[in-house]
Amino acid sequence: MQLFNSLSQIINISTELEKALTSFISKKSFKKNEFLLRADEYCNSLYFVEKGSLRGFYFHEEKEITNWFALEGDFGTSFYPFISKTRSYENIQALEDVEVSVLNNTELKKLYSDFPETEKLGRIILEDYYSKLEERLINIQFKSAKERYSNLMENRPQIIQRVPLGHLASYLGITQETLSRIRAGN
Amino acid sequence: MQLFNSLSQIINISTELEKALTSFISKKSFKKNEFLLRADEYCNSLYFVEKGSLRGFYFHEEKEITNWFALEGDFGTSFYPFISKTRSYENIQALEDVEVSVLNNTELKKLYSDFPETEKLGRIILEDYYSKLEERLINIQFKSAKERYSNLMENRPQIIQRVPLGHLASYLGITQETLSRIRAGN
DNA sequence: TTTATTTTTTGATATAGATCAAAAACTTTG
DNA sequence: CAAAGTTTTTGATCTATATCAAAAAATAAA
Repeated sequence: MQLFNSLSQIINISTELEKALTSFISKKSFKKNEFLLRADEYCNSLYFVEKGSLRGFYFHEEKEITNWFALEGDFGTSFYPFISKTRSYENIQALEDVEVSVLNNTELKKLYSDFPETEKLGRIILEDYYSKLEERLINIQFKSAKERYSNLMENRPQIIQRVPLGHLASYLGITQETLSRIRAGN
Repeated sequence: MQLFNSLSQIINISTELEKALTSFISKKSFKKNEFLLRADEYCNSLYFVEKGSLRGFYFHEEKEITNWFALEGDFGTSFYPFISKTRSYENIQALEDVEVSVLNNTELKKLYSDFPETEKLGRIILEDYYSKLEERLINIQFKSAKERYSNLMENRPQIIQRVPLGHLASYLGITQETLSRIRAGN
């Protein structure tokens, strides 16, 4: 379970904590294009991608807007609803056949209570998610479409290889036509 | 102290809690254009505006970008650094002569410990800040400059009356020239 | 393997906003 | 009150991206 490897880079995992994690965490599989979460449902789960890829997206004026991708080794959830316990505006969808480890927020709370060192996990997830949102805003506001694509090529090339270009374009905040032109070097 | 009025709409304030708050909270005044925080400092304080106005801003490629304004009754801080205890990239500046109530994060932690009901305060601040960041992203990405100005006119007209137009333009993500054209109806 | 559907690319055109410059209006300083 | 400095507005021009349409390429279904 790759999740343990990731966690042990964040916090020290005692034997007791490992037992608790093992009992709390479940494994789930989804087929390509299946939904893990649909908008308007409550988002109670934090997903860790063991294999495959996910995206979070919502509709804006009848267009699909992709907010995030998660590949192997990444956490994914509809973050704000997860924290605030409100209905999600986002959908979460498998882009490929996917295996995820799942932790729900009741169990996460219990982990925080029983193992205070796991609060660091929560804080790191919060900070990571928050800084990604800020980065997204900065990219949309200050970088050209071409720059955004170049940055993604440098930082997360696997996404470009594994994700349909329509989803990629919506994540970058541009149309498919514009993305094609950038890729063609025009 | 208007802060108590605001707080008592969020949580029930016991006598003990009121005493603790009174001893923790300090009052500060700043002159117009004075800085409450400069970039690269640690941001340990949560400000509540009793009178006047504040803005949070940072520099991007030698331009000032305003992130937020706070008027009477609003909280203001450089949020992410406040939570993550890292150096701030933002400055906080008084736009007018200002009086603020100040709570620092050590005291806030103590409040959370001694009065668990105050965790709700922290959660509400977090949610408020987060949803404002998402709203900002949505505005920048999907709304025209004119729509952004119109929304602000409807939702927070006092800002337009009290804030220099240069700061307003940078908050809206447009140039001063464009803001002038919108205001002129061209 | 062929046909149908979907995804991606290319062509042509329109536009919101940036940029640069200068003028006008307002505020600060002496 | 006048001069200097700053803020705001207006004019002219340019450009990145959207939009609409159609063609090409790739994938899915029969």
